[in-house]
Amino acid sequence: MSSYETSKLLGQVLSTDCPSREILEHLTNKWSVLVLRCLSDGVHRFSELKQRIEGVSEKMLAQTLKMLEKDGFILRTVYPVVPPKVEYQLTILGSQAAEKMNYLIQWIERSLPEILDNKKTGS
Amino acid sequence: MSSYETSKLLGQVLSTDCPSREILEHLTNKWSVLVLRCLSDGVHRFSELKQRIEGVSEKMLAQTLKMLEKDGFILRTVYPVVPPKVEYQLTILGSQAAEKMNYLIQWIERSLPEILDNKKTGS
DNA sequence: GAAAGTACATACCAAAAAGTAAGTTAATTA
DNA sequence: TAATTAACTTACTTTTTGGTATGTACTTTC
Repeated sequence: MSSYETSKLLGQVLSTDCPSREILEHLTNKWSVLVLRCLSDGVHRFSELKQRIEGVSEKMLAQTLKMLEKDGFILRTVYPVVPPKVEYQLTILGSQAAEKMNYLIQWIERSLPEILDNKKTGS
Repeated sequence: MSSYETSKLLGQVLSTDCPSREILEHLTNKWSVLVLRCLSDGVHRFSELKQRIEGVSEKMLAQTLKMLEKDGFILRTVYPVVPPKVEYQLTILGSQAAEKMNYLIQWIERSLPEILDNKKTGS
């Protein structure tokens, strides 16, 4: 409480004990970012996500999806068929978060040439 | 090249070999996010950053700053005094990136009550 | 001449993350 | 009846990350 008073402009993510920091970490997680990006396009099955997100392992994908579902950013729909069919989509909160992340991603993709130009060469 | 053709709308971050993915990872890195957030307020010294970013170790802070400097997002200014004085600030590119990240952070902070409400209880 | 102050670098070790490969389930199909 | 398929799960190993603690540099202050 007192730390918030002295640095209101800084927000709460800078404090370890604020839950917003954990949420931020979950959303900016390496694979979460790409899952959110992918699901911005609409509903996807597990295997589709695995295909589209190059380099992700089944283990990591399952783990990431489970985390995002727990956080309420993803909705998981299981169809009682064999072989199994499971669909993933963003919740309202999830699409709001994904929207913000996509601003960053789009900026990176558009600015990539300039970014690479300004990068220092590793000597 | 061919993979871009079939999924232009998805952008390039989903492909492992596109440099945008590495940039994205650097920017969404746990400590990078908080450093960018902090430097959005203006110029800061190493010790100030360490203080404001709760929980960061000197090692991690130095490492993160070095990476962001290499990427061209941060400008490092050394003053030839004793004891040493070093100032960090965002470059143009850095402040553009930070701006996007701040959209996400602000959304999280504002939506936190709703987010926590929608979180599933760990059983 | 010893201590303090700042911004690191470095080395060592513990912990966490992530990759790989194999196993599971259950109905449908060959 | 054996194979196939999708969505995982699990066990095991390797890699990466991160913490701690100490070292360094060089002036000014005590």
